[in-house]
Amino acid sequence: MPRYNPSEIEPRWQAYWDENQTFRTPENPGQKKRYILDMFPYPSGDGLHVGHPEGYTATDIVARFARCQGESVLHPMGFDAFGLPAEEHAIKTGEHPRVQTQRNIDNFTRQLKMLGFSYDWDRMVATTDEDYFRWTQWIFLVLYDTWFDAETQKGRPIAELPIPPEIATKGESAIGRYQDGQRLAYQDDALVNWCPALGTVLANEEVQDGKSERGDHPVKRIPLRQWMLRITSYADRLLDGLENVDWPFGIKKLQQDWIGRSTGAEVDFFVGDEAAGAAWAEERRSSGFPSEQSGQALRVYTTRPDTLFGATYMVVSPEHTMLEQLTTQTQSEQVREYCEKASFKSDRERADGDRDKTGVFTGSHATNPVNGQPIPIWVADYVLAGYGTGAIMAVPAHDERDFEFAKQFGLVVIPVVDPPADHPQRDQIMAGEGCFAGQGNAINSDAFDGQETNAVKAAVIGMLCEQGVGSEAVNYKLRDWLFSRQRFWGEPFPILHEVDGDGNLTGAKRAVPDRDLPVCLPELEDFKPHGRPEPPLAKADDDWLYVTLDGKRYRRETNTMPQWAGSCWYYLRYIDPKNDQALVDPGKEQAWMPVDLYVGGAEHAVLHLLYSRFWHKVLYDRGHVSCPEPFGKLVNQGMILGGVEFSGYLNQAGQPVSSKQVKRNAEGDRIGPDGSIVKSSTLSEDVVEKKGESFVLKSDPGIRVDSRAFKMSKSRGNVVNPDEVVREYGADSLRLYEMFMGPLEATKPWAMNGVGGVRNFLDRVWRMMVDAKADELVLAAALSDQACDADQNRMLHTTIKKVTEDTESMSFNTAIARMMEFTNFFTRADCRPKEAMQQFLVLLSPYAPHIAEELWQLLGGNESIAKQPWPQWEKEALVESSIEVPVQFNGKVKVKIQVAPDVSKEVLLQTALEDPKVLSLLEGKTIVKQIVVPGRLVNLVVK
RNA sequence: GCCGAAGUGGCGGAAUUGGCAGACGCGCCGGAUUCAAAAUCCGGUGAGGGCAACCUCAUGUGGGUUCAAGUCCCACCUUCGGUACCA
Repeated sequence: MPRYNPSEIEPRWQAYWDENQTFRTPENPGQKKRYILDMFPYPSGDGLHVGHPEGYTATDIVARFARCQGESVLHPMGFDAFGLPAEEHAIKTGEHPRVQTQRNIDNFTRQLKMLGFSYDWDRMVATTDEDYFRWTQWIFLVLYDTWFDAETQKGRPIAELPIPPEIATKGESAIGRYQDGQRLAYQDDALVNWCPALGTVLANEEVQDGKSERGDHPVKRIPLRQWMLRITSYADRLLDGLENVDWPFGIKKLQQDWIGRSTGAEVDFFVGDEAAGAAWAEERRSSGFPSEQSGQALRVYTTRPDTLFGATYMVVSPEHTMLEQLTTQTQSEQVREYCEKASFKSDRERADGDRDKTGVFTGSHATNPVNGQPIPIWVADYVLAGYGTGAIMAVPAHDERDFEFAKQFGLVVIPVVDPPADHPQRDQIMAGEGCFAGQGNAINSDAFDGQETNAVKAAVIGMLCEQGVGSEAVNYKLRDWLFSRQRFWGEPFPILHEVDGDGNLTGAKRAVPDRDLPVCLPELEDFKPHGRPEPPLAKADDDWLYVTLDGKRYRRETNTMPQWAGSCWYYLRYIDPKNDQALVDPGKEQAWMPVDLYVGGAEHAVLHLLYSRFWHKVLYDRGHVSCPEPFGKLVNQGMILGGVEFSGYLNQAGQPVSSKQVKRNAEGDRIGPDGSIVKSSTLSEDVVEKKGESFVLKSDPGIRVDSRAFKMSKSRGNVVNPDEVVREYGADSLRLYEMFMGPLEATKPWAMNGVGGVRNFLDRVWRMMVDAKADELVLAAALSDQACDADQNRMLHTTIKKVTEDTESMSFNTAIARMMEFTNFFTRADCRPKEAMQQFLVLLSPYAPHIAEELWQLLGGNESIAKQPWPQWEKEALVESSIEVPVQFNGKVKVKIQVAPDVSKEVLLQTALEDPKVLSLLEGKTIVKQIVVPGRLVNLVVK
């Protein structure tokens, strides 16, 4: 029986494409190029998730569409294969991570090929390949060799870094240290999660509530020498670059907020002896504002210098370097205790929790530079060490956090900004009993009284500058990127640390020479932790660990790079994946970059996309790439949720409780109206019905039930496996369904019925061309060599137009709807011109490539349909002989009239007014106004 | 709290510059075919009213602009996603 059988057709065409290298990328693009990129997956042991093919199908459609239009297409795929799970697996089983990774890559490759994606598999890369990470290491060395010239806002070779004379005179090693302090890749002490019980350093994701996720052991935060990347230098460049890319507004906003640029002022508050205050101020007036803060002053950053008159106290973070100096004897015990408690809290704990503010008085005071008032200095963990100067001036009247803190500890509140007259809490605020963070006119601010916020800001900064106690300043939320991990399964750093005769580190470093790249991972006996707070690579044999170069002995860096490293630049390697002389050939890079379309999940909105933009800009500054931004157009696919679930609630007695009455108590448990905890239970679709706004039990309409789709997860058991969908419906159906579900960007629930629906469509397409009743595979009798009649021609050409436009704009769901209409129309026709069928198959081929190839061949095509030119629509064919135009009375449609499509305004109105129905409706009424939109409608306003 | 996205039939979703709300699909109902079923084909399907032609009401809620609002403006509600003391 010649029925549509995807399980037979699909593997056959996949093999054909493989053998014929149908989707091989031209080495250099022709007239028009399109680089279409997917975010490559982490090859997890679970295999492909239905979320993967969503974005992959979208890009595949665009790629196949562009090829048919004669463009040169680069559409590659690879694997982001370093990562924690493979290492966990290795620790447990002793199997090398490489083995498991390879197995997973093979499985992913099989699944991706099963879906018929038109990737150029010859260009596949995996970040774990030695000839890939050789270049990851090479780029790291570019970062290591670069400093950021703030003046030109450009990264430059470290050799070009001007050395200040006072450093130059101190000799080689001083110069080396100075350079190290300026490199984009540098070392610093940072806190890591050390778990003594497990004997290993943990990633942040592996720590929950201060305990290890595995085994629930306590985790301590200890400082360790770490590699950092100076991404903050590029903050302005990363911000400005966003203006020139075609990205969703939301993602740009997210990146902007992440970078978090703010402008304000740095201000020094005198903290020395009262007696020395006048001399200090005098000295500052002549010397000006120093770039580094000195011991006699506490420096703060503020975005509201205009509120300086309202600064009634100061706060330093528990980690502030001046804290000890500021703490008086009587307070020292309290302060010490407070800081110790704070140090046990993780970043997350400090942020979460009840948010009740805590803090301790240091015992000392500072002098407010604008009015000479002494104000107390506190220490509190609501001030972060890593932002600004790690200290603030507190203006409780105009900052929510300061206000809360002041209330709690009974500190003075002085309003210095008068809110707008219509502000509901103006009286409270003016009385110092409320907080107002907006703008207004200054009060209680001496000479500045009455001036508007922005004017006061500028004036105060001017005054501070003059006195040498303040200066304009810019700050960013963005922090430097902590780039090292204490892990085995990552790229080793190509860095050598010099050791002296006794085997101790001298502090000097050097890059591994280019010719010695890649630095491969050492062979280890096993992957178990060695029990020291050091990376696992420290377990390696001395053969690997120690290197002699130019007569000096070195120890290798034992940290590895984070998973982000490999994904920062993979889009460049696809362009020239086998090049062993350079990461990419400059000519090819120039020809293919930038990426024209980049599709992936929104979870990478900040980190991955920011990191790779940063690397790209460094490579750009150093002349290794030709464009300033890597990704021209970005699209975020929406999440695919599991099927809709209905859930009802049962009380202790097993009685159903309406979801309307279910609330959450303080512990987060669901409770019924009587306050007792209720249990949620999943209901099948046929015991519920819609009533009004919500769903209720059929058996008891008084009981409301919740209906919702959830994120797919193993624990919920709602994960859909692509292998099963392909087995049951075929890859073309899966592709088509994922595109038909709704707009690509939307979050959508899965419904297996819907897959059946698109499969039904493909069955109809099959029967439109194949005789389903014959024993052999023969064309349907209705197929004919005749030309289309006018109606058929119009159907064909409107379909070509719609599918072309919708595919270009990535409105895949409506393109598919139109192809369904085409199929419904021609299935009904007794005569189906082959010409129309062939053109239709080309339209269908990007969406459902296997069935399109099969039917194309059956209709006599002898080359892959992927090589066919995209059909063109003819304007003349779209024209209809007559159209229906509604005639409205007072905006409501009452009558419909038939007119020629190109009818003029006058004729349209006249036709409408002559229509017998219109005439009868007009009886006894007068037309007040008439609106005529040619080809659209007639609206008569009558009385 | 803040930021972002979104609320349209039983469900997923369509709807050019404001111009016939509900394309297409699922589900459901009816019919044809069949000994019967599956499959297929044809028709119907927002709600309420009427024998009917038709009428009334409908795009989260309440206002507004307009000849005309799902679409524009104002206020609010709900859901989802992100984020969290950044001075």
